Amino acid sequence: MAKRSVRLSRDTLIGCAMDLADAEGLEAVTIRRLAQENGVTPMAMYWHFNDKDSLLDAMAEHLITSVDLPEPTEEPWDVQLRAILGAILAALRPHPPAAGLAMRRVLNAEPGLKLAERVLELLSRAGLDPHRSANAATFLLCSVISLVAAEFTNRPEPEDQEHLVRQKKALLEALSPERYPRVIAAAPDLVNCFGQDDYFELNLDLLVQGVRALR
Amino acid sequence: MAKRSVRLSRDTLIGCAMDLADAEGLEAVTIRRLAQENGVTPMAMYWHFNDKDSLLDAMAEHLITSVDLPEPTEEPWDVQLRAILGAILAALRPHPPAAGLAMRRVLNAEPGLKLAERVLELLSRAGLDPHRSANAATFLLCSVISLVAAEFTNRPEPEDQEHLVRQKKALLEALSPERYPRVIAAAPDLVNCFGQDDYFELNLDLLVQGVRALR
DNA sequence: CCCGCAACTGTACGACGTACACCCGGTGCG
DNA sequence: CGCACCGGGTGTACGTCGTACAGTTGCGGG
Repeated sequence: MAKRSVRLSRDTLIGCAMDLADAEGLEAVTIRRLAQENGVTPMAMYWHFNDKDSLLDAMAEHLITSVDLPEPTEEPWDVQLRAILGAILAALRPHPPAAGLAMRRVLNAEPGLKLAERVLELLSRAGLDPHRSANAATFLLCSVISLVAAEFTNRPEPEDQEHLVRQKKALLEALSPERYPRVIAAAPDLVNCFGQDDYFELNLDLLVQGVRALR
Repeated sequence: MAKRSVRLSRDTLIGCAMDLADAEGLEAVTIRRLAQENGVTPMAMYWHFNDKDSLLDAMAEHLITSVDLPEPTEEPWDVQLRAILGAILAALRPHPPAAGLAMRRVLNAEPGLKLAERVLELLSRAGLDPHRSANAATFLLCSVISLVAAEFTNRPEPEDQEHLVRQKKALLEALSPERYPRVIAAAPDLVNCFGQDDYFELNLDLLVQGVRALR
């Protein structure tokens, strides 16, 4: 579509790939498609990225870099932890299809390392020994990511998204009411909660409070 | 490899697909490969499954069906919730590469609905209103799944798994120690914690305690 | 015996990642 | 001023994937 402005740069390609993912899902991010979108041969991509996986790496790094990590303060550890998790969430939410890319790759680049260091420090301040801190930190990061990424791995085309949601909700509500009363009552929330503000708020609280309860 | 015994059945195919995923990762589960593994033409698969996605659906359903959901007891809600999450974990752990399939598909079949109903009921007993119950239930299921699935989305060949782990750990330990002291100290745990018993135990506790703290 | 249908085959198409060979045009150096 | 270099891009080709469409088997019941 978009013709080549003058020269391709790695960063514009990454941005283009993110837009593609946001608009049509991660499966639309393709070497060929990315090339076509920039009016260029597929093989041209290999000048900027070693292979497709390193394109995905770059997207993940872009995502992690966009986390606006709050500076350390004198507030208690749980407030700060909550703020960090919130910052990660805020960075990922605009890009649900790409969010999952960040999972395996947090520790690949400097911003992710800084992030991990901060989380580990806060967990240690919360009273967790190093081993448990590491485990909990890993899990916290994974959880926040999956908060955003869930249900968007392999999303359908954006327009029948709403249609499918409606359909699934109807399907749930057609269940035998004596067997699954709560599922039926909760159908709208179960189907629709992804992407809602209070879904994120509630579960970030859950995580932070869970850490506190570990002692 | 394995020749056709006499006739193919949907269930044996699903089992074969799970074995394939366990042995070589989810990306090895291919219509063509599954056919070849059973000494048959790729197109033969389309008699048993509408398309690849419905094969994945079937694998997810198989996984969820294998959860040995404990019967309701008179124990307090948190004990029971913990038991249920543990049961899900136990069912998923033998199949890390396929675990992620269960995310979007829990509510597709009867066993998953039963599971959701039980969780919702326990959360309500914990004092959460229906809306928060639905949100928390969704998140709890996603989290348990991502406990297992994390780091195994797109795993490499099984033999250099260990090699990569070693490499990554070395890479982490080579960082500037004044900047990332905790990351470096935790390097073995950060890289290696996936699949460890205490990683799962700790984080299930975190989740259940987190729910309790929501009031 | 043979007919029907469940189960499987054969061939083909378009999309994907990517190896390998080639080439163009601007920049720096003699 | 000319030319060689090389960063960035082209063209072609291969093997793999999912799967559409049409044909073929063989077994069980009339």
